Amino acid sequence: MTDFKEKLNDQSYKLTGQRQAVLDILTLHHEEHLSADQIHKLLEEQKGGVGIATVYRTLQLLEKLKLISRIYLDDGCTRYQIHLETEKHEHHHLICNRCGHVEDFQDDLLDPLEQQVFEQYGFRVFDHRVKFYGICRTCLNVQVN
Amino acid sequence: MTDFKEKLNDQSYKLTGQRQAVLDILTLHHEEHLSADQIHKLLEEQKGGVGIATVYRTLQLLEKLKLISRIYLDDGCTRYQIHLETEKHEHHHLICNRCGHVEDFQDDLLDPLEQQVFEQYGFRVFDHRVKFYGICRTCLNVQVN
DNA sequence: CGATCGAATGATAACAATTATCATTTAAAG
DNA sequence: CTTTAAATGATAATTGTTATCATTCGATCG
Ligand SMILES: [Mn+2]
Ligand SMILES: [Mn+2]
Ligand SMILES: [Zn+2]
Ligand SMILES: [Zn+2]
Repeated sequence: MTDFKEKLNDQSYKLTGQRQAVLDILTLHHEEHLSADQIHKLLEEQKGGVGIATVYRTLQLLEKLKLISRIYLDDGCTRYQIHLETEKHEHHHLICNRCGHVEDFQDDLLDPLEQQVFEQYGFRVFDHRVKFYGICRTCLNVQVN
Repeated sequence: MTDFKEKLNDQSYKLTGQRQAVLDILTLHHEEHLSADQIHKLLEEQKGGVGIATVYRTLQLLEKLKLISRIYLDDGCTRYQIHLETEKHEHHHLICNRCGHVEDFQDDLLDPLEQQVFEQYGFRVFDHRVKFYGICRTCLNVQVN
């Protein structure tokens, strides 16, 4: 029994072809940050496809199961990303203002700050989200040439 | 001549009552993070009010002038905040998962990290946005009692 | 001042993203 | 297999935002 099916069973959700298909697409394209519409279009290329309402419903479910999370990259649309098995914590993003490329960023860098926030603000931090804006490695190299 | 009028003049925008009213509301409510709709409703209580289209247009303009910025607090709606004169840099947010309260957070804490990101990822950081999730001081005290 | 003129506004239509509805289909359990 | 509640898909409804366009208004200049 697959890991996904187990997680669904735990909460008495059913494993459907559509749910698996959405998860598969997100896994396959884990480097991109797909919007609901992009996911829907990618699924249409497969046999049958999945209704747009089901895409949205499945994304809500996957988010509730903490298998994915949504991110806002300031381009005005909601995007989704899968949580890979390999990452212990939520990852963050390096956003290039030149080419628009978004690179994932495994942190742990901020963990020491959480203590500092507690001391300074009395706020107990459990989680954080960071976006860094700047110029990516590729664009920096182009500038040099 | 007001500071706002100057900034508008610089780019040959006109100072209108509506633009001033939107800016005033954002200044008055600078601790909250108002949505376009909330701003519109607050303005309706004043004489005349401001059309919703103008509210959106003004928010776009104020953002372009870097007098405000939009934030996403994961409640599915776009919110706006004014940049106070007193803050040198963009501020960040402490979001309480218990009571939903959002506290502003003046950082500089992350500045040392930007160098580290460059060394580790070759990405030159110019700006960053952080959200810390956790339990606020008030909710922590309640828990203790 | 008052005339002039392009910019700004408001009402509302259009659009895009998301959610709700409901008849039909299907996964899972017995 | 049957049964049954859950899930799906087509599509209507809703919501947030932008576009359109006739009307109004702020700033400039005599
Ligand atoms: Mn990512
Ligand atoms: Mn703020
Ligand atoms: Zn780049
Ligand atoms: Zn709280």
